Amino acid sequence: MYNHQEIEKKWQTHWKETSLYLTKEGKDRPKYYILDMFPYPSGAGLHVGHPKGYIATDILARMRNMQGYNVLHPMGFDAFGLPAENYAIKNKVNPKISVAESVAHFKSQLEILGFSYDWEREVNTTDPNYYKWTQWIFLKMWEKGLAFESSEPINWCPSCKTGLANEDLEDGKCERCGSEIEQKPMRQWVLKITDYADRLLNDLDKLIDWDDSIKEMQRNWIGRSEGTEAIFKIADTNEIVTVFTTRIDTIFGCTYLVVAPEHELVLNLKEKISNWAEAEKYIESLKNVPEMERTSASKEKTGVKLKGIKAINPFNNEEVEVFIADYVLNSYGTGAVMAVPAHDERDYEFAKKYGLRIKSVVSVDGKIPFEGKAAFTDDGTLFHSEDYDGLLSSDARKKMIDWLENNQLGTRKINYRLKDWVFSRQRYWGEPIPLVHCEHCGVVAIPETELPLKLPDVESYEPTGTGESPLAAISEWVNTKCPKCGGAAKRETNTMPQWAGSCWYYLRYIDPNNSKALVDTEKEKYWSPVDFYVGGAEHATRHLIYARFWHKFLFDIGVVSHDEPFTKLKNVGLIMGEDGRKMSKRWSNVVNPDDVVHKSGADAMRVYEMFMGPFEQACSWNTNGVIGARKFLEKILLFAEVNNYQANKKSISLLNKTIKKVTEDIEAFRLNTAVSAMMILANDISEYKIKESALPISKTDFLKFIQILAPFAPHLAEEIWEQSGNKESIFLSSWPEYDKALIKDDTINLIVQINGKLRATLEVAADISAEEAFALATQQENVKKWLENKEIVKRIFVPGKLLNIVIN
RNA sequence: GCCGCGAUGGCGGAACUGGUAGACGCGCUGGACUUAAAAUCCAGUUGUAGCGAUACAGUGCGAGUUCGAUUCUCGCUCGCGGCACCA
Repeated sequence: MYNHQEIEKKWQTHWKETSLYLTKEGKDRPKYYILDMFPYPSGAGLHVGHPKGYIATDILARMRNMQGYNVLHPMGFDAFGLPAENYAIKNKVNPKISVAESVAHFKSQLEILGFSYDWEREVNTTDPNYYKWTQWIFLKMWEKGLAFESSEPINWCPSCKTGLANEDLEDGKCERCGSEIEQKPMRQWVLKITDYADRLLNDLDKLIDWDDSIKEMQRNWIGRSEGTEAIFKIADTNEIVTVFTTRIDTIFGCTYLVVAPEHELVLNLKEKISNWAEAEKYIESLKNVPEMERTSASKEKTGVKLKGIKAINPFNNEEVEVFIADYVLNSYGTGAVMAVPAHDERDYEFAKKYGLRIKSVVSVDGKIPFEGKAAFTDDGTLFHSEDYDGLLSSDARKKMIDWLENNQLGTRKINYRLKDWVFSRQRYWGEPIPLVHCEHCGVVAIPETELPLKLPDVESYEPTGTGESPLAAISEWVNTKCPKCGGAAKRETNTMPQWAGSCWYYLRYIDPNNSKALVDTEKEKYWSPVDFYVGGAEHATRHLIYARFWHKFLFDIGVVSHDEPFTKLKNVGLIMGEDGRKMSKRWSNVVNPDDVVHKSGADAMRVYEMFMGPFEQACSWNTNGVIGARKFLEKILLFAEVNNYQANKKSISLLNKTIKKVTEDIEAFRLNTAVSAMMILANDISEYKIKESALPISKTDFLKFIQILAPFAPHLAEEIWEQSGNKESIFLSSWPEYDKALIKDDTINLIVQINGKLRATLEVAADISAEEAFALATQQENVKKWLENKEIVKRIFVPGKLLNIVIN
């Protein structure tokens, strides 16, 4: 009988004792770096969805190993950040302790699933020896001017009591706790990711082995927009205002200007604005409106005319009115737009509401679509545009930009939706930012030799909510000496966000104990880049953008040898609850892998999770499905007890086809069809076994089957391998090759169609000719019947496949 | 609104570069074994008609291309995901 508990325990112990999974670095083998997104250990532990990706990568890693690669397949823990810290606060334990417990729990859960990780390379982002280098990278960025202090208003979560980056929001709410986000001006550290926007976008084209969905999400997130900046003078002043537009061709239709209420121009013109009181009141009223609400497209636009202010259109010198309005954002483009109500929906809506002039300048076939009803926003032919009349929009744009540039009144401009990365958190549980503030020298870096700057122990690690991190309360830590002048200085008390540590962890696995450099150059050159990276889609616009950004920076300063970190990327689809909803305590539909492993075994769970459906697709858990996988394994174990072999050609052929298919499917991550192919083979063997009490393939061939099963069900395969007299682990054996001669069929089922409808199938020699096939087919009763009194118009013969007879 | 992805039995899903639709698994029905149940094994399982051979219909809907369409083209519907007053 299949005693999975005994078998799995036996082999897990054995593998550990023999250090089977230590990374090999033999010179004669090619390398393959296969990586999972490491988890942040929460107190709740794993549910069955988490290991899905790990199982798949484990299968690929095991096959690559058997194929003779040096495989790097590590695992670690991303333990800084809000999830760990909030859990610690809630349960009133020091995060240091709770994180250690969570890590141990996660590890034990992973261990019983039989993964082939090299645990000697384990990485933990909260280890000072690790975050030393996270801090080092930050200092390098600071040196290059990519990290800077800013006091712009940022997203503030009132519940987590910290500032957040744009990437940390979901529908305008805190991604961690769901609280409504406020805008709060505060001093913070920001990383200039926008400097890399164009490279982050353009290089996506190089990543041909990434899922398109992820690339698309990143493109949307970066949000490139090509347009023009044009300068409007403010009449009777020395002020100018620059607007950004993608439709410079419509500038003759500009009937007013809108600037964001926070725009500096507004304060500069304060004296000239005759209704300043009204404007000021409006600006004040917007301050209390959350960003989310203010930028909601469904909300009616509001605004106030700046009386006494006129802007001059650079093309026709026409004077137009200037508004402040909530629908223009100070943080995008120039914070000012030229309003063309005839050709922009937002401007149209605003103009209608406030009774402003609407002037059309683009037509199609001499007509203005939707005139008087809506804005016409497509390209067309220009009119009422002086020298540009009759030009197509696209041509007009080119000519107008040329004119602006020649007259120094504007320029071509690309804007990105991506914002700089707000990099500081007012929380305890993160990497300290290794800078000090000196009264004389300003901001000064801690010397490299003093890294890591360790996170001090603290009595109260709860967030203060004052805009200061809990670190600010430890005066003996805060008060220090300036490394430059030796005078009194204060340490930076903000910490890094949770995404910092995961930006470069894949490099640490390559060289996990290096204390002299981030990574050894030779080792980096050997293992980089990551060949295959697997994780959840929720990281598309967070971790995966940040890591690409840091990697490109490390490339620029010569630390790494490639400008992209991950060659191939696949998304793992979620496993939903049995009820079709997302697994959550709230719905009490969470399935614990420990229970499944205990009841049916790790191997059955591994096989089932791969079999459920396409890897990238979300899928509902089905308890009976695990039982199906288990039955398949039981069947195979029964084969191992048979000592009688009567090799037959059909089964040998099927075995070879299965080896081919499983190999190719693992490579392409079609793991569901790989399992199904093995089930088909097992069914074939089983049928024969029941009839003849023998296996239809030789013992050697049967063991080949066990070898291709091994990555999926490592414990059972290892057990059968040993029982068959092998002394060395199955994972030290070579991956079986299929025999090309044996997968060719002598006979085929020829499909006979009449007018494309199936009328007969004939078992014939695979190399049958068109003539022979036709002769044979027309002898069939069911074919004759259909051909009676009909004229044959055409015969279509696909060798080895089908014959289609076309009749009238 | 824009962009991307998807829709196949009772369910999860399979189908190579256009060539037998429904592999494999779950479930269900009937049978064997059993005092009985569970487990196991055998047979069946897209729908309609027929004892049957077989025929017709059938891959979200409507057209089209083709000897032949789940697959390609055009137009929709619905679902999922991303972005969104981004000028």
